[in-house]
Amino acid sequence: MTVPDRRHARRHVTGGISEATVARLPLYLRALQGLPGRNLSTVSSEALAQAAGVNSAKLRKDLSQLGSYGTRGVGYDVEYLIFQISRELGLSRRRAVAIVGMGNLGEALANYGGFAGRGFRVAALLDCDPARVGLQIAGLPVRDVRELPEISRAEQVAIGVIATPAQAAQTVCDGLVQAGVSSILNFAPALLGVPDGVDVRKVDFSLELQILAFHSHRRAGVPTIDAFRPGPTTRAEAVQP
Amino acid sequence: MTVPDRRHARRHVTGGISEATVARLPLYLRALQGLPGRNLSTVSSEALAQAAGVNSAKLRKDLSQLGSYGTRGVGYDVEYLIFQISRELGLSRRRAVAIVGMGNLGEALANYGGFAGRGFRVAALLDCDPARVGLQIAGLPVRDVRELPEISRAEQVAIGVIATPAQAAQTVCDGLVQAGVSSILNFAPALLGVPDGVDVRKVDFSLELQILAFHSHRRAGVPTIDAFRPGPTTRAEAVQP
DNA sequence: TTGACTTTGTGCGTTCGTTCACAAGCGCGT
DNA sequence: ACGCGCTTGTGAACGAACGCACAAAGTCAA
Repeated sequence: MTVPDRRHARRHVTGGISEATVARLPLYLRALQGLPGRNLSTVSSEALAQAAGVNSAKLRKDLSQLGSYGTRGVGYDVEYLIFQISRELGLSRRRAVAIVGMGNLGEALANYGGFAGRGFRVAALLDCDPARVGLQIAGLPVRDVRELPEISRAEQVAIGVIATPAQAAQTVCDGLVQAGVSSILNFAPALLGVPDGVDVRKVDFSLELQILAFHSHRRAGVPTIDAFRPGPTTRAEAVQP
Repeated sequence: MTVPDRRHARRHVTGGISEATVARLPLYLRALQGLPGRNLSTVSSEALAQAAGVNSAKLRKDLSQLGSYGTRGVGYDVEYLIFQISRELGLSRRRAVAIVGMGNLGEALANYGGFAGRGFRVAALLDCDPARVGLQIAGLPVRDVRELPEISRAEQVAIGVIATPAQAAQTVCDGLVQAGVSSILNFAPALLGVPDGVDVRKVDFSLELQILAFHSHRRAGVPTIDAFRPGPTTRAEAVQP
């Protein structure tokens, strides 16, 4: 029998706000900030929903989980709603991000301008390769990953980004957790095991590509070829859990 | 009233396989390929589920949607299962990928080795900036985005990757669709409108970071400050949809 | 051949999320 | 002051997805 998945037990409802809603709040925030008529002070749920690409009833239900911040007959006050969502997401305080793994991806992330504008600050770049340690990337020095504990303490690192190859991911993850980081964004194609209280989110390009491939394949028509079937197998050679 | 979201109407069930299942198949595939004892020929659902980080009943249900490829009392033949999942995902044929936008991210994606190993081939790199057009990145020349139609036809581009700034995303997307690309992976923080039959998936770092920030914020304790509330607003100044 | 053991495939109850539809509430014009 | 029109907030119905638990089906040993 399977042990209940403790790692995701927290994920369903967090502080009265459902996880599905939390995942959409940043979307609404972005839609609000990019609203065409920013000189206008209110938006209807309908207009905002369209800008965010969701159903308006869903939007209203999501926002109602934060409180009654709308006015019937008028809509939502744009500035106030931005403030409330930002507050709910904890974006009022700027969070320090450490990026581990300075390969192509790590470098791109370090240079990516989107962090600063959205409540995050790239505080440290780390790598284990001596050839890369000491380089300057995006105005920051690349430091040895073994310095993580000190850096984490000094910079108050809140979020760790793993941009290493898959083999190194778990080790780096353990190091981050050890250093007190409890939010991890994982770009490596690996399953991370973490203790309770640590939050991991995964971003995986090739996974998304494969899902796209499936749909593309389906649209093109399924060949439904059925090649070989394996012969009988003894139980002895099976993989043990 | 909201128009039903046509763009995602197809997303629930595709060819008898639920979308949730499709999203996990690449995960299983990766778990199978990275299985510790690859010399052994079969896995139990329990062992594979653990390797993929999911419930074993869910795994079995997912696999049963592809057909009865397991043997009771023994498990699943590893090679055969890899073959079947790959076939279902349409990975038997290698798909050409075009990357548009050769900034930091586009360059990182071009250099990323994960594509080749997983059934994808980076066929073309595109940009609209004359300063970048002509450069060699990852052994490929950067070409002008206006050449997209010819390139798409010549290389049989199946998947377009958008790695441009948000403002350019919709234009690039339209160009891709125009050129016959019907699978798009969007890295830009923008909502893309596409006609029916075109599949868009989104990858968004800062969105994930903000979700992490929420949980981190929640763990730290919610301040629950309530600052200003907006004064009454006339209806005339509201944003029109 | 039989019986014990293992593992798949799935029926079923539950939980979660989405959408519809409408009552309640608010501003505006008269 | 009052009714009209607009928009929010939510009750309720529906549908999807998850996970348990178990029967069906296979292996292995004797």
